[in-house]
Amino acid sequence: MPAPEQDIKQPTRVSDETLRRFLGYHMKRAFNVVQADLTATLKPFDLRMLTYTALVLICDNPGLSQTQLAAAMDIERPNLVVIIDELERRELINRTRVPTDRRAYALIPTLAGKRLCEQAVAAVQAHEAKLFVGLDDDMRAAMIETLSKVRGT
Amino acid sequence: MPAPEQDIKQPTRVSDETLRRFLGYHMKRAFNVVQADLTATLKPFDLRMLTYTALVLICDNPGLSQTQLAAAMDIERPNLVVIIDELERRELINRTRVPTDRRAYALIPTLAGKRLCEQAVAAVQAHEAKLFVGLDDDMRAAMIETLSKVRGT
DNA sequence: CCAATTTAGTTATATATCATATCTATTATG
DNA sequence: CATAATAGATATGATATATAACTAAATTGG
Repeated sequence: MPAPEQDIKQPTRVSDETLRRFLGYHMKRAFNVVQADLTATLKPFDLRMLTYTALVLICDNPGLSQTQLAAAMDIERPNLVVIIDELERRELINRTRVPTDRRAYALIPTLAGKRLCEQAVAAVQAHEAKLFVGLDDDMRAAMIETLSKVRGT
Repeated sequence: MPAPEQDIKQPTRVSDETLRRFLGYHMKRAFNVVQADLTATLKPFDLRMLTYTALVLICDNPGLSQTQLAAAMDIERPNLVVIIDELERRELINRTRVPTDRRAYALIPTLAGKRLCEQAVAAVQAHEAKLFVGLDDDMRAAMIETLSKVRGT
């Protein structure tokens, strides 16, 4: 007679007690919520998080190169190419050859790009105001400081 | 004569001033750092974040079903299948048929699975201790509370 | 009781993300 | 001037994530 399968019963409630001890777990779960809402916020503009981020950085830093942008976004250069391709195809930015270095492109927002960027930033501001409505200014400031510290580590 | 390309010069430093106003941006950047270090931490165990998470949850909740686990991890059931396949192939867990519901599997950790889980959790604890060395207990607790609030929103 | 529906898991598929190697054109260096 | 380094692009592979549709089993409602 085989040994009994020692009480196979599904737990009523799944416990994440071990994972909860980790700050990274809480960061991941919270960021998932933020990103889901951000994705929905950017959808009307036909932007994703990466294309939005690239567009904002190009508008804030007109003339920067793809290498500079990839470094700022902390992604690999090959992965930036398709993002820039998309923004250029939609005529939100231009690749302009740099006279002093004909290998590099200066990324310049078009008027349409600047307008879309402004609208998207405003929408993201509203998204954050809604999402973080429970956070007072102190919590928010403390959070940013703590996250910056982690990022800097 | 074409209009001059109005001072195309690459910025010396790329500014992220607009993005910095957003909490989500700081969350993403900080989590990138955490995840990169976590990935390196789990590498010696041949675990990724998802396989690690699944293994820990199975050890904490032996007997749970794939549907329960997918819900707990907030991923789609089809995407869980390959994760469970991998853990089972490595004999870290077993799929055991539930007598009372022969559609479902009860996920049970093996002895090797429990051991690997313990070691991995200890390594992740060390990883967090190192990564968050600049955070005192108050900051850490405040952070978890804030993140939980965001997640709950 | 049995037909219809629902559920658990799987398969197939498509898209997005992210890393590495390699290629070209161009620039910088010894 | 030959060599090395850099900017961008291409190709490729691994991972992550979402949806539709399938099989087998359980539940339901007439």
